[in-house]
Amino acid sequence: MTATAASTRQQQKERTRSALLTAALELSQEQGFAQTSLRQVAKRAGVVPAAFYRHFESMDELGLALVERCFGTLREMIRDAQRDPEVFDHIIDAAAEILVAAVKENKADFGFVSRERVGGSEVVRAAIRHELELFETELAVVLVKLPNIENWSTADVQMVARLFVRNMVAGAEEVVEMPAGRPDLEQQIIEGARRQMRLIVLGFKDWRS
Amino acid sequence: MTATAASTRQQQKERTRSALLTAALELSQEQGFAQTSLRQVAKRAGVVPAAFYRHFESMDELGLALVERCFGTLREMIRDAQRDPEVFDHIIDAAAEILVAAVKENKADFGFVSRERVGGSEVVRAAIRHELELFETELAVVLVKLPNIENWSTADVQMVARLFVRNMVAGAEEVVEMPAGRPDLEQQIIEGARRQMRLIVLGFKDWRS
DNA sequence: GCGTTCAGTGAACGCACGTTCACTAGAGAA
DNA sequence: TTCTCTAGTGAACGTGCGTTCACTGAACGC
Repeated sequence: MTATAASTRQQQKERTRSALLTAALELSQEQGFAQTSLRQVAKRAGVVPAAFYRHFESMDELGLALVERCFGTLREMIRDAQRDPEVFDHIIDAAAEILVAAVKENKADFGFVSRERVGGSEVVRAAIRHELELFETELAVVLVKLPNIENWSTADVQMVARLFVRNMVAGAEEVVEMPAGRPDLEQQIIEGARRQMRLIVLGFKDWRS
Repeated sequence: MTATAASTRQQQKERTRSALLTAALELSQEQGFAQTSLRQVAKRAGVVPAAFYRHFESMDELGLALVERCFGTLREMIRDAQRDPEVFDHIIDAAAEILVAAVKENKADFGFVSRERVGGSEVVRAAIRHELELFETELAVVLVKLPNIENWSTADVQMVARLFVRNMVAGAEEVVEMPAGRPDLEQQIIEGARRQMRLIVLGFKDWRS
């Protein structure tokens, strides 16, 4: 064991597992998950390649764990946001700002999701798609409580949820790609996202299925 | 030379170059461009690895050539569509149907663009982004002629163009991912795209910057 | 205290990769 | 016809990869 001292066996194992996940996330950010090798991950986590197998059967399995960890963070943030009464009152403005802030604070997670959603390995892609579908459904449940929408058909609400998720993913991509130290660009993205959502919401009151 | 007979030197060289591009496009479809090796491309094109260097300096250079070829096809289709008067009259319905039809006929091209837009190598990604920005601007020029929009600010028109392109990219992704032999799914995607665009357009008349 | 468990080690393997080089043979110019 | 030019060849190289294996030593249960 090369470990930082003081630990039970379980703690130490968990620490190494976490180090592997973090290393993989970092490397994915730099060069994409599919281009990231088991040996690179092990090296950055500070263990020998063979030790990798004590935690994951393959890079695919690590990828799935990474998807879970990222969406866990994401879900948590959304739950927090929903509790805030401010958010419900000014749902659009809040959504735009929260989105940008959240993405900025978790660039690695969001970047991983948005990149691997289309580009990555088969199994990782499938997992991300599944999570995003879950998220669409959750959002539909929230949306259906909004005025102007409450008596739409299920299909229409799902469609609108998809439209929103789609644009959130796109917005997240923009923030992830945003070069550091450009607060003007950030404001521009927030403003763009807000306008787009407002435009979509404007259509609500005139919608006929 | 292993070539199919009858040819000048130039013709034969062009044929091999094209075979390399096509091989790379196919392999990208199967496993992603970044995971596609120079040796795989050469093998599928029916030449020895070293021959690759007679046509491209590196896989990056081939990637750029591929981006150009794909967007060439795309631009051509859009120019054709614009000439059709039917399209301007029922712009929404037409756009949805054309999009799905076009993507279906050029799955490889669209798939390459949508996949490598976020996932791929730095230089390929940058090239695709640039092409998409050009496309946004072109679309803005078309949009500004529409009723309800003609006196919007430039920034607002750009925003709406971006919203449309974003959703077209997303729609294209859906079609690319669509499993073969499911015409019901195809109709569903067309219908979804149409509804989304109608919803967005509905907002136009009430928009205030 | 003492034998067991198991996270992490280090060497080894076979394989696919990008790149190089001297070469060959057929098309094109003279 | 003869000489030149060049697209394509085939062998070789060093490198990094995933995976395997027998191993070590500290935490753990008794």
